[in-house]
Order: sequence, then C-alpha cells, then structure tokens
Amino acid sequence: MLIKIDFSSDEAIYQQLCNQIILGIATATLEEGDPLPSVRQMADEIGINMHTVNKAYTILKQEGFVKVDRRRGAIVSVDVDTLRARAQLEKDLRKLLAQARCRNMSRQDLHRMVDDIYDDYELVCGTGHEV
Amino acid sequence: MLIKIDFSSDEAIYQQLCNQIILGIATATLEEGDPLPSVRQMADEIGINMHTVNKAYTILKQEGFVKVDRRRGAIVSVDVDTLRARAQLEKDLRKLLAQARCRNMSRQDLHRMVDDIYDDYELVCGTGHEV
DNA sequence: CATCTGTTATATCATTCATATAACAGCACC
DNA sequence: GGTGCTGTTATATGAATGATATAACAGATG
Repeated sequence: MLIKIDFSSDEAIYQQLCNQIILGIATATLEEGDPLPSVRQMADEIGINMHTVNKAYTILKQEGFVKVDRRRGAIVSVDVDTLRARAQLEKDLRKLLAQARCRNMSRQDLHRMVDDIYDDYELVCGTGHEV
Repeated sequence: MLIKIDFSSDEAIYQQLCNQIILGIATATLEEGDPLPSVRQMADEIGINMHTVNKAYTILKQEGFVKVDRRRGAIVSVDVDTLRARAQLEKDLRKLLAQARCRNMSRQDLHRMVDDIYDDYELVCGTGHEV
C-alpha cells in the first residue's frame, strides 16, 4: 500500500492517512484480514512521527475499519453495519448536496458523478464485487 | 434567517455559519440579492464575536456565494459556473464514496440518498425549481 | 457631523497538530 | 530468560488555528 502525504495541504496528516487507507479498502487494494504496517514502520516509510500514525489507526479502529491485535498490529476488518457511520455519512452528504444545489447541479448530475466515481473505484479493483 | 450554533461541536463556529448560509441558499430560504445581516448584527444575534462572522463572510465571498458591498453589506450572489467549486465538490464526494463502499453501499443506495435529500431541500423551498 | 457598513491591525488565550523522548505490557523466537 | 517486535500511555514542546477583545480606518448615508 503506497501512502502519499501532502505536507503543504491544509488537511491534517493523520486525516490524509485515514482517507487513503479507507480508499485502499474501497478499491480492494486492502482486503479483509490484510495487515497494516506497524505504527513505527509506517511512520518511517512516510517520514512522519509515530504518534501521528497511531492517531490515524486509533480513529480507524473507532470507526470500524481495522481491528488492532496487540501482537500482530492493525488488521483490516470492516464493520459494515455501523449505524453511526451511515448517519454521519448522510450528514456529510447533506452539506455536500447543499453546495451542489447552489451550483445548479441536478439529481441526474449527482447520480452521474456517483456512477463515475464508482466506475473509477471498481476499475482499480480489477475484478469482482461490482454493485 | 435563523442561525443555530452548536458550541459543543467539534466543527468550527465560522464553518457552521458558512454551512447554514449555504443550506439557506440551497433551500431558497435565502435568494439571489437578499442581504445578510451585518457582521456586527449577526455576531450579536447569535452571541459570537464579530471577527468570527467576518471570517465566514470572507470565505463565502471567496467561494462565490455572496458579494460584499462596502455600504450595504453582504448580499447573496451565487457564482454558478465556478470550476474550482465543482472540482472540490468531486474531491469531497470521492472521500465520502470511499467510506460508503466500505459500508457495502451500492450505487442505488447512494442515488436514493441523493434523491431523499433533494426531496427534503425542495420541500423547504415550497415551490419552484425542482430539478 | 453622527452613524452605519466592511476591513485591518494587534493582542490574548485555549485547543489542536505534529513532534520528541521515554517507558510499559504482551507476545514470539531463540 | 533475554531480545525484539507489537500497541499503548505519559509528558513535554513548538507551530498553527479558532475565538475572543479592543481599536482604528475608509467609504457611504442620513
């Protein structure tokens, strides 16, 4: 898994890290049961502090994307049926759609955008589980 | 326009203010040409500092939701064809859809969610410009 | 001239982000 | 049993951000 951090971004490093791991899971680059590099190893690889990685892992754990085994480290384990996640997702989508409506984007525009991005993600997957 | 700030939220006050004004425009509670309260008046109304309101207005101006007239204050004026806005919107949607895919949500699930929220926004509008 | 507007300049305080050093407990391997 | 790897916790520091406060300025309105 290749991680790329933009240090000049206004987005926090731990947040970028979370997003890229979630993206990895979404595109099946990371699959159920796959181990993540240890906090120290990941920190070395991308040149950041151990605690920043640890913060990202802790959040991923809380949000149900990984489980942490004390001896083996962080392992991809997605909690699919988390209601909190879906509720938060809808809240975020509401903010996004408010902006979209201000820009005169129609439902169809949004549907198309969703499809395009899903196509994109499934392309990376190579095979399987198109929905 | 009724503004409600959650002071215990982790979301910044100026950010909440921006979001609610954008939501107001999306639901036609605020329409093209409508004036926003002056920075001092708005600050008094919701019990926050003038500079926090000013920060929100400045961002709304930069992102093309209002224009600021020195003598009349901030006025709703939406820049519909801003490419930057659409690009940023797609970036945000990508992050959101990555999470959605991890939760096993299908394209149809997302389409339905978009439609529901749009229904909701158009309900508030009362009439006109359904898309 | 008084009063409203946005805007700018400082300053202060709390919180967050990222860093650093250090230590601890659990497990695996030799 | 010691070495080396995990995550985890504690504490500290420096930079940046968020929100506040006081103050002033330029432009427009009455």
